[in-house]
Amino acid sequence: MKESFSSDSPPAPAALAAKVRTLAPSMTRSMQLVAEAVAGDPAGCAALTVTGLAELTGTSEATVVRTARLLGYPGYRDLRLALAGLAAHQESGRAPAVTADIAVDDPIADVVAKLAYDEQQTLADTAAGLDTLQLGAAVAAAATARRIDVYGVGASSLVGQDLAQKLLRIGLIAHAHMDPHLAVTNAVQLRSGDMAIAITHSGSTGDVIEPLRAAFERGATTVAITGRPDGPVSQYADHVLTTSTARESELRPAAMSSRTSQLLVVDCLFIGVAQRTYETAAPALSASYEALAHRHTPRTR
Amino acid sequence: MKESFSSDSPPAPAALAAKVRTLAPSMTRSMQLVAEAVAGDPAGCAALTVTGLAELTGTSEATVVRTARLLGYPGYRDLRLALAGLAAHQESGRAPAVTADIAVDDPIADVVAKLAYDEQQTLADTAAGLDTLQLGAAVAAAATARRIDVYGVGASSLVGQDLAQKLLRIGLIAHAHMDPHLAVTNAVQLRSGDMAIAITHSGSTGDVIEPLRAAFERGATTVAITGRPDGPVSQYADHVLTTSTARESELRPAAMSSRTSQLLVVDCLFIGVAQRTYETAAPALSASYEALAHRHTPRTR
DNA sequence: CCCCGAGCCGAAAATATCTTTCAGAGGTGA
DNA sequence: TCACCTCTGAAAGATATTTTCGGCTCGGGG
Repeated sequence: MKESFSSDSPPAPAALAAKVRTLAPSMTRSMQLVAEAVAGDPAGCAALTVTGLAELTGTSEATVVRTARLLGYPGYRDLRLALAGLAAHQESGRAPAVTADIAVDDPIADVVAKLAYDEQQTLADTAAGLDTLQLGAAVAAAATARRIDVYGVGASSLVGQDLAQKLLRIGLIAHAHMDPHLAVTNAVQLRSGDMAIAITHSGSTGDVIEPLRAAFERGATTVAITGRPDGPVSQYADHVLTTSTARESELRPAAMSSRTSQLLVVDCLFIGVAQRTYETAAPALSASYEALAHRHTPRTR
Repeated sequence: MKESFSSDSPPAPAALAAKVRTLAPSMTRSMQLVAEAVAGDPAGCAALTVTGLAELTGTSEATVVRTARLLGYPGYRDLRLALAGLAAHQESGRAPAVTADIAVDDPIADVVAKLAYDEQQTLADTAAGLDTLQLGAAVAAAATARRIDVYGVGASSLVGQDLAQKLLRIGLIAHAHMDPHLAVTNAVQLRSGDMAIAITHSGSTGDVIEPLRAAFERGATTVAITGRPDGPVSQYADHVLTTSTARESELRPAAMSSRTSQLLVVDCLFIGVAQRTYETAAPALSASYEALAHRHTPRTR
């Protein structure tokens, strides 16, 4: 088999440094200068025009073009494009260094990157750890429930409100209780065919367990969304949906990642219910959308 | 001191598809054609000259250049370079391909996987599209503000509450207003040294714009967290933080992914402020943690 | 020591590509 | 209906890239 030695025609995408080494001996002095610059700093060179690169290397435009040709590209333009690709490549290569904790003196850009990464991780963990059988059972119960009560306090209260808000939008009767006393008062009204959902990261929040217990004892279907499936709350839950517990740091309290995790679970629950009640959910969704339309002023552009 | 970093972002590195989605609504018809082509086939477009892309999309060179500008590049040449980089990127990380929409008859396990994937994507897009200069400015203002008012209605209201709750925890005076009338009533009390934050995905929610406007006109520092940085709300915002706009489907309303995006932005803001006020934030955090401890009953087992 | 040829190199012309300008098309509100 | 305003593409103008072409250096004879 023939070895196409010097002038490989296919525009090499990645292994450019190697190509430079291979071809260097067959290059003239000025060409080597150019090739070296290109191999040494692809990103930097990608930002330069022919003229710029010629000046940088102390040569002429013609030489730059000749070098590009020797490297297998039709012209400098194409070499430059390949360079940009290469730069992007090795840019991504050094990305995963963001795993460290967020520090007090991190620049704001790092904070964004780390936070996004952490939350992505939390989502992946949650999805992996979610018991789809339990979820399916919870969905089935919610889709047919006469009414749905949601309990949550503190940060979890917002998640509960989110869930109730969405369920209302697809025509279900759902209510998020924020006041523990009122929650218990309401819970004792529930009976078989009703549903109660408790949200607590710790799994041991008394204010949330009490109403769930009341609902459980009166025969309602109960669900617990918690990061501690072995906690007290599970005693009174027919179905337990587990949220993930991410490492926390001084600057990043547990509430933050648990919220992300809880929201994913709640979203899954919601979509599941929406699927099951599609006939009524779809029109209800668009109806609520249209009812809000007039609240938006026309764009200014 | 005013720097010229007003609202345009640095030449976007990667998340181009996200940027296209964010900016698409503010684009003219022909520009959308170009943007679509670019987002749909970065590699293919990178191989084309201005004229080529103009012909492919059935528009003119001028339109192509205009689109490139809108996307944040100095001209088409630079867009093309970025495109080449993007192409190289997705060349390596060959598609995970869970990208399909959630269907009515998807099994529950698929729903979980798709939802988790979509939200991860949303997080990545948001992080990539967030202007850290604007964020830094917002953080600086928040850290020194006398009081902070947050406006949001509907789904955004929960995000607002989340932000206010967290800021309170580190000792800042923050309040989330849910009632539009009360919000305006309160906003007119603000003055220089105070801060107002409006959260609206559409960027055109009157109930949120009005209080922000009142605050803006009275000299408070104003921030808008929106998916439409070109929307009316930005008129009255000193700093605009852009959230990402994910594709939505019938079963997955925009509110869902916009919430994920908004929460990330809000978290970044919070952490930023916590860094800046570390001396007081750290003790405040642990104090609020301890105050809640007695609310948790001991775990079983 | 001088002359000659071969190939390398860069200045500048020629070409391709990108950017800007400008005037007409098409739509919108009064 | 008319005035106005924005979008759009054709063509002029500006840059960047490629090609041409002649000078240059270097090494080997005469």
